[in-house]
Amino acid sequence: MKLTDAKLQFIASWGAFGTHWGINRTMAQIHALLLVSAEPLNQDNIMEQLNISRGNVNMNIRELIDWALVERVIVPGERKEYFNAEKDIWKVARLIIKERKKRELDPMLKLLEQLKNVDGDKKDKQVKQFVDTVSGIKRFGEQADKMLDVMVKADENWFVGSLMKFFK
Amino acid sequence: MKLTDAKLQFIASWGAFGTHWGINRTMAQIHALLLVSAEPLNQDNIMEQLNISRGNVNMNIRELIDWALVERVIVPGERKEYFNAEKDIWKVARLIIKERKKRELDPMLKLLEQLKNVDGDKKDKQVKQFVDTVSGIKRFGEQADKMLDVMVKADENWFVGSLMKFFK
DNA sequence: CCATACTTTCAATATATTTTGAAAATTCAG
DNA sequence: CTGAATTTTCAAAATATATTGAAAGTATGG
Repeated sequence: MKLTDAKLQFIASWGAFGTHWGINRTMAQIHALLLVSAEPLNQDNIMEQLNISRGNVNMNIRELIDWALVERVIVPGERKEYFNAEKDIWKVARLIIKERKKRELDPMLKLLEQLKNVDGDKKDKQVKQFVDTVSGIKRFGEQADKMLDVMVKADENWFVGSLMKFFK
Repeated sequence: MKLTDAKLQFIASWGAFGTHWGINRTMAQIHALLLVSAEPLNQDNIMEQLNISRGNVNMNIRELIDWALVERVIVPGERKEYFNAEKDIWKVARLIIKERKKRELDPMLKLLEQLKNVDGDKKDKQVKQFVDTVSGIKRFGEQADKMLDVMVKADENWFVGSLMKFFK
């Protein structure tokens, strides 16, 4: 397969993949494009390669920068801004875990903690089921939280070396 | 907080949570409702508690059954079908991992394997970057795949006992 | 059987999300 | 400063996704 086609297919798949993970298709596509580009790109490059509008590029690039997946690059002698994606996939994974943990898991755990204290007799079947479910999810979430924390702090060598040996 | 309000809040949050994970809001809400219900519910129960149409309940319940998160229950002497959610949250997590792995990770790995074989000189900067990125993602995906496989097969005791000790 | 209770389907509709593009704001070389 | 290049914003339009509800399909007690 030719490089150009391979790139296009990678971008399309990464975009579709992203939509299953709460990430907007275009944001994932821009990310994919930058991941496979050897050089930083500017807004116009991205616009033409993905056939999307300037505003769209701008908004989604900002989002990628928020997530720290992409950085602005100054090219000497150039007026335009260029963008470069973090290429170390382990770092990418850690950045995503960190961000989603903060945005989703942490608030959920906070809420579950409150919901555990629902009024009513714990002997009541309905109350019991509610408390049991909520507590169960909370315990699970806390384990996941711990595990993800370790991952976020770990580096690839530690991770592959120790954890993956553990996982045979 | 009163049980009724607590339930509503749990359902709303679980629904919002689901949307970040590629699951449709209503499907997640129905799941949440069934998770905190001590008894199986029928379509009419769900319709009135969530204020949604019969067709909507029907479609999303089917989806939940596809994922094996919910099962049909026959209540003796009743004509209607009842639905019951798997309450063991570890089992729930394993079912979700299994399904998403099959639907998303496995196809992605297959594609990456193909894309690695792009034409062109590996000395070319563009080609090299593409192959490096794709290979890196593939290696990462394979590690994740192995790890998730172990999780899917594991039971809670093994998981908490061994893995979580590992994660301090 | 068949009348009725119940479930499923799906085209039409409503809602939510994404994208556009032109105007406003900003930056910077001269 | 000035004005051209560049970036940012955001209301309107386009697109995608979810929901409804009535009609068609199915199952069951009598």
